Amino acid sequence: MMKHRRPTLRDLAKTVGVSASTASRALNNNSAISEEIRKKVFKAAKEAHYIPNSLARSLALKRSHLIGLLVPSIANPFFAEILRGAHDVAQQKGYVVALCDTQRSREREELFSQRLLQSQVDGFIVTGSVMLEERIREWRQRNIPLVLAGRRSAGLGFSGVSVDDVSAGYQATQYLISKGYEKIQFLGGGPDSPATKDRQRGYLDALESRGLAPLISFGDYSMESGFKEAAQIAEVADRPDAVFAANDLMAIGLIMGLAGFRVKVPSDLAVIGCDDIPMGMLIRPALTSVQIPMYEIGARAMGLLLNSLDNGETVRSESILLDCQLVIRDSA
Amino acid sequence: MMKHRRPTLRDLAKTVGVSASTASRALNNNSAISEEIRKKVFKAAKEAHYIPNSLARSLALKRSHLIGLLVPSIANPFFAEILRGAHDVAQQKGYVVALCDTQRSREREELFSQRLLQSQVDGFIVTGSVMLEERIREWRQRNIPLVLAGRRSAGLGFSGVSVDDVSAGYQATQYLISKGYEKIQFLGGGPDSPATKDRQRGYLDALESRGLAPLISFGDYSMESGFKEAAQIAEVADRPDAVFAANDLMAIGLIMGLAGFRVKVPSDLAVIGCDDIPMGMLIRPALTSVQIPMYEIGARAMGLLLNSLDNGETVRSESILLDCQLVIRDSA
DNA sequence: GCCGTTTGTGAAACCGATTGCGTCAATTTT
DNA sequence: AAAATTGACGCAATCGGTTTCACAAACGGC
Repeated sequence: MMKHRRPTLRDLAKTVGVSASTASRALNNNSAISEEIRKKVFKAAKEAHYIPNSLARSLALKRSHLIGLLVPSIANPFFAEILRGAHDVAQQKGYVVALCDTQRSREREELFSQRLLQSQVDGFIVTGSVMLEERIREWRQRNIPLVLAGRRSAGLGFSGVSVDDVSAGYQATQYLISKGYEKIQFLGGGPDSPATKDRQRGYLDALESRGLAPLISFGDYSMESGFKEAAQIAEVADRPDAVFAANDLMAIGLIMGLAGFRVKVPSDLAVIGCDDIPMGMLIRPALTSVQIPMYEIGARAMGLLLNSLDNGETVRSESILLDCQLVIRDSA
Repeated sequence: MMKHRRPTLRDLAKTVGVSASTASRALNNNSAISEEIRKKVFKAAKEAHYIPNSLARSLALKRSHLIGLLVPSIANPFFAEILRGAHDVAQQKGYVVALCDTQRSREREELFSQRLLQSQVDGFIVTGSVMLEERIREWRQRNIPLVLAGRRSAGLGFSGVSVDDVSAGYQATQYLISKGYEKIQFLGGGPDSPATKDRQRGYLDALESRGLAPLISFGDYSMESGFKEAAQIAEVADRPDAVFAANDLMAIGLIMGLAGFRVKVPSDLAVIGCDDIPMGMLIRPALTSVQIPMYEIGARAMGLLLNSLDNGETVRSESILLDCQLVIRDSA
């Protein structure tokens, strides 16, 4: 029994009776070709289920139409939304996205980006990166098209789209202050995370403007870590009266944990999150949060990347700063 | 200013002073090469930041180490988990996954699979497929490595891993019956969806064994559609006393919608979902559901695919049927 | 009726890797 | 000491496309 081989361009050309170069031109509509031959080639292509080999094509064109996307966690709805935005734009422009979940590990981030580079991705989008600045600069030097999503890119020489995390932190904290809370705790998601740093900055700024004392602890962005934090908070004698969590997942975990300690939200303790993931609307009390336009981050980032790819040399790096907005519900 | 070009194998070979073939063999450790040269080649590779071009490699080897993954909706946590499982296994074996969100559209499923095929993916995983059997058989003929996840693959000639959806439906309905409910409605997620069909089958089987009358309606697997269904149910005079929704998202939407009509869950109306997504634990009342091992589905599917790829010709199709389990919480 | 375009096509080089085969020297066999 | 084996390496073909270049025929303008 014959091994099944997919038809190649040459096979096509032969059945039509022309040269491979002619067949290629016919399929790509880009050069002067007699209508008659074009028709014949297309017909033959349909009949033979011809599928052009993108690998070969990419090799010749030096363009793979593959975009690498690094996310810290697929399961996190926050990044899922970014992914969706990026994916939609990519597909629309004929690109395929290769996905890697780095699980917030610097090692994996290195390994996977290496692997994607081998796959000759045309460019990268890195979200919630934990990459070292040093490494980023090296990439800059090696001229690797990259856009940073959700991380301030200014000064790094790369394009990026991010939200104004400082403003997010400020808005959240300011709101709590305006509601009369005074012992406001910040629950970060890892001291090294750029997003946490900025939100913390905004938090501190807001506190400072009223001369309030900061109170800071850290989780790891997961629901579990919020859940655990509940124990810390509930058992402390001098309990804070409000918590601003650096993301919704932790805020939700916290609320759930608090329920176990009979601490009422928001009357005993107000909780405000950040991101505004859909889940926030479901939990009771419904989560007050700062809405981050996740889908748009992904879409814009991909747009930026694809544009810079098309414009070839003129890779002026461009930073987009998206605005965010407080969504008031019941938890604070 | 010189255009930056990434170093090729030939460049490497030249700097070391050997032929390209020798350099290739040195890097791949597969042939007899003097230790001295091997060292030199490796050193040169490091220094030049040499990154092998997988495109060229794949072209020669006829193996792209790319796996295509089709999901109906990235934003759906159900598929995000499958994706995660598949991704983890793939990465571990050195594969990269290319992702496509079909948004449950048959057209997109066709378009994207076509595109992935062009990218010369070594194989596919299709989750929650809406593909026509006819199309699937055609693929079978064309000898395209494919594994179906979350869809019964028996008889289609493809490997697949799925959960026993009939059993899921049966368990859920049986539980409701055992709690004394008698007017039990099934809320499906699109009459064409294979998963819905099976769960409905189980639902019917359970009802039949008690001689109860079926009551069936359809949404589209989204929270919104569950929300809308709430209106239908609340306004009907002869309201059912329990609903089994084909997935959690709809069940959650339903519960939220019901709240607006002052219908109490579970006392006025019991609700049971299917999938057991994390969100289900958060909503009040906490959602009773049938737990589907999503991560494992993804992981096993990828395992199956990669295995069949390695074993080359012996592509005996294999079907894995995973078990599922009722998780009782408060909504039913 | 001659020259300069334009149009349509094929041959061959190329993209960047891998690999079968052949060469040559060093080593082992008899 | 001649023959056979082995180890290390280079040449060239190959994977499946795209593209440059050359060439022929057709065409219009004078």
